[in-house]
Amino acid sequence: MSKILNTVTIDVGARLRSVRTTFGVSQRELARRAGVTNGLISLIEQNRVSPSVSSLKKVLDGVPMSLAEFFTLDLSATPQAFFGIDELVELGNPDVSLRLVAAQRPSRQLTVLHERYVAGAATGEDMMAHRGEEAGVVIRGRIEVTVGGATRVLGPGEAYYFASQLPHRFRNVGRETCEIISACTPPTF
Amino acid sequence: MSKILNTVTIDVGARLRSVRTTFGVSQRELARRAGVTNGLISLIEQNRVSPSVSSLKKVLDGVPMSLAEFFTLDLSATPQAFFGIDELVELGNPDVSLRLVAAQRPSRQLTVLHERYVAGAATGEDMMAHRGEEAGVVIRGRIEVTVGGATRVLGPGEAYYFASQLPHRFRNVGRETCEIISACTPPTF
DNA sequence: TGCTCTTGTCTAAGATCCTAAACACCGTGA
DNA sequence: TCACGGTGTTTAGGATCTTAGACAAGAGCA
Repeated sequence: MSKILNTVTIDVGARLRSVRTTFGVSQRELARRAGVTNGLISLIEQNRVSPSVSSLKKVLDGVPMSLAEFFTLDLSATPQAFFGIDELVELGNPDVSLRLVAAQRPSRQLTVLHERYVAGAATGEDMMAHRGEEAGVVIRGRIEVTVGGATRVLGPGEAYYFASQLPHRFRNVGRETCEIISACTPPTF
Repeated sequence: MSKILNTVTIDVGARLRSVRTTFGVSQRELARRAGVTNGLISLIEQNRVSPSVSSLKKVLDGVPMSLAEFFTLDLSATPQAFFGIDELVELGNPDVSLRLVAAQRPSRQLTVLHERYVAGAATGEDMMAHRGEEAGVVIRGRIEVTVGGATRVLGPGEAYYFASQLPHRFRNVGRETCEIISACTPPTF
């Protein structure tokens, strides 16, 4: 009776094999460093077992690589690297323009936006809250940023950084259009 | 004979409990969504077992959250959110200024920099290559960007996005200072 | 050819994970 | 007071992971 492979679309085996060969070590050498057996590494790489987190941690310690890095790996080839102004994808509205870098890219780890708020514009009545972290630098104009109860007006060259779980809101309280370059991870768009 | 807990400094249990309570679901509800038993979730949260990757994946699918996000979680409280111009930490040199947002933050997921290249400045003779992804938007001046063999000159409003493993290099080929807001993950500073 | 060293794979047996079911606790309401 | 529905915990046993060791295939060398 043949086993049903537990591939679960993560393919731990392929990732591990990729990492191991990239670092140029054999199954036995990695096993020795990690304090496990070479057979286990063979089975993991074939997806014949789904290793426990503690085993996988031990194995990766031998490389070394963190679990976070391991699961964040992108196994695909690399696509378009440069983007002209009209290749940024517009996601916002006339008042709040959000122009996304590398929107076409399949599995981004990073969202970088060129944001423009016309005078008086804001990110809506409700506070936003989602996973991840975000940061940005004001390059023109002035904007009021509210994060988890705290509010501050930021001008050109000033910056913010916060965990996105905190409720947050942006509002252009100046007279001119405000521009921000922002980044967040993991990508929300 | 009492068991030795396999904590391995990751504390999967605390992470899972934190995630579950943040999303406001009970062990039984999460178990139902994930297709596992509530007992397993209890055992994992107490670090009485080190779950297999496939089990942990199933559990996180019920939240939902990816394994990469899970292992990248920061369990600490949230610190300073706003940064004045002189609170950005200078990391570069007179020719290439790199001003880092939230440098003080212990475990950032994101590096955001305000970069300034004086006319003729570049990021050194050798190409750089490290893990992760990086992206940026030019806000003033013109810069020549080389990524894995390809070269392009970018001006204000134009952008780049690439995997950091690719050898890359920046060079200001214009006459005025060039400014860029850039982001990369995982953080390299 | 024959020996040696390396590689990755396979297979019992032991260790650990995971399930099913029961348990104890707490708050609510009849 | 008792039942009820909710919470998280515990435990025996079946399922799966992990080990120890054997196996086969390839490369280098005498």
